[in-house]
Amino acid sequence: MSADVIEPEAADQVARDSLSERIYAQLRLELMMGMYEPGARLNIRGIAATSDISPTPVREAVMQLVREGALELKLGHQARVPVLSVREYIEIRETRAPLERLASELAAVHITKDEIASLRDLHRRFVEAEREGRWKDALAVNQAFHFLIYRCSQNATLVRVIENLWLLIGPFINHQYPLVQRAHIELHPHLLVIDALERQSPSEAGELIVRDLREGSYLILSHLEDEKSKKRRGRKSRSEGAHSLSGKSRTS
Amino acid sequence: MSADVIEPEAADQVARDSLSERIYAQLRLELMMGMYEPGARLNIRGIAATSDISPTPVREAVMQLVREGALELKLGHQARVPVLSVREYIEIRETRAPLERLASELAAVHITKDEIASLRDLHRRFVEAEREGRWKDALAVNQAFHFLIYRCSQNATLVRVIENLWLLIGPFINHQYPLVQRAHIELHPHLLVIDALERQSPSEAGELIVRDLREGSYLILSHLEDEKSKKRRGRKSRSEGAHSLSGKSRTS
DNA sequence: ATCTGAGTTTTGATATATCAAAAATGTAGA
DNA sequence: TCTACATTTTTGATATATCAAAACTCAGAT
Repeated sequence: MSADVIEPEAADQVARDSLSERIYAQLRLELMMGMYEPGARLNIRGIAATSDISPTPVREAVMQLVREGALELKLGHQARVPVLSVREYIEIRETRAPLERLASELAAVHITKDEIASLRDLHRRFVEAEREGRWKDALAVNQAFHFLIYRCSQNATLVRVIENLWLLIGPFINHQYPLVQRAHIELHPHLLVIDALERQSPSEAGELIVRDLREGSYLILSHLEDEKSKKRRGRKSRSEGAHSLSGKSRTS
Repeated sequence: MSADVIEPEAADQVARDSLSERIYAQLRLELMMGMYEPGARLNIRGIAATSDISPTPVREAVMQLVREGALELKLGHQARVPVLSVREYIEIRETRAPLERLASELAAVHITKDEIASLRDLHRRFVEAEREGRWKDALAVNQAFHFLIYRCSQNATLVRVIENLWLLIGPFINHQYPLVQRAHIELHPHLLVIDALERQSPSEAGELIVRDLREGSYLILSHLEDEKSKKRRGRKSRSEGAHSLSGKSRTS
């Protein structure tokens, strides 16, 4: 993982130094980064043990993620990463769309030269990562690209809401993305967005960002269709995957 | 409180019968209904005692609300109802706007005759409650009116996101609303919205709902301005208000 | 080989205990 | 009377204990 990518601010508001906050932030990041596959189950005691803390704050963090929809409770008990249906994925995308549009419109008004430069840099790194097949990095940098635009909107509520929607599709996207066949376009939607932002054209920026959203979505969905028909023939493995926490425990 | 108003579904996903869930739902409802004033502080042990349970699930519920922004932590500790600044209020409104628009557009496509009838009924009750000065009821029924439209969008994610934004302004609105001077309009925006929905005209419905949102917002904000200038003269009481939980404990 | 169910283990939910930080209180001095 | 500081009390954060529900195991039946 070579990215010094901008961190999602997201985890705000809550006591900065509490254990539950730490675990929450950690889990959130891991979900966004695709360290848990859809369907993966989370074990409160297990995470607590890995992090050398008691189950109480872990449970608190997990239940916050459940509340946000980033996790779900199987039979009202064990938490697991949701397996999004196509319908749910589209619902989230359609909810995101007008928010993305608004964010870009506002960003077009407030964005600075430095931020434009950052966007160009992030996009360059995105293309590079994708070309070299570093999918995780590509996704992370792509996320950083979009999150920077959100922040330029200077509407904290808007940023929060959109970031929470990203969280919902994080595991799903990370799971699908490496498999998607990308037509290597010469004129990437991102570049058009950056230009519109630079021209401070809200309507264009908004329109283009929505187009980017939909295009990415189509790639995912069409691939999903392929896979479904493949499965119709010989059904084989179930997507499971237990995944313990990343090994950065032994805190003390 | 005479309302048999539709309950916000919101509190989904989480274990239906857990204590923390119950407390969460209760607090959420109380916040929406204006039972806590902006600035009010929540005492975890106090709520636990009132509800005859231990502090653990209460803390969990409270921290979930903090995570959602419905509460905030004072100095990284005690939870309290946020006192929204005008800026924050507008941020939330502007984030809601495109979501409300989308919800109404989708509702215009999916809405049934029965739902139209329910909307008319809710609006009738809204006007009635307002005419009679039952502010809390008016707000509750107004909320039910809007929430029904959201549900007609048939996009669960969208419903959740908008309802969460309502939660953020709940205490603020309930605090301000009774004080606002309403010009009793003959042709209420709601009626225009209902007509547009009935004609299944997405663009009109979307436009009109946003207009309703903004009009309501202007009333609040202009009143806030008045109050501010009033305070500039003689500053007197601080908005505080401790408010214990509603007395429906003694569960067992 | 697969299914079923009793018994065991694991796990989540809640209560309680403990500790440190914050708030409240009270007292002495200005 | 008001302020500053020390003491007491309250409160939140976390760990631990406990219990019931769920998951798992494995022998026995089909």
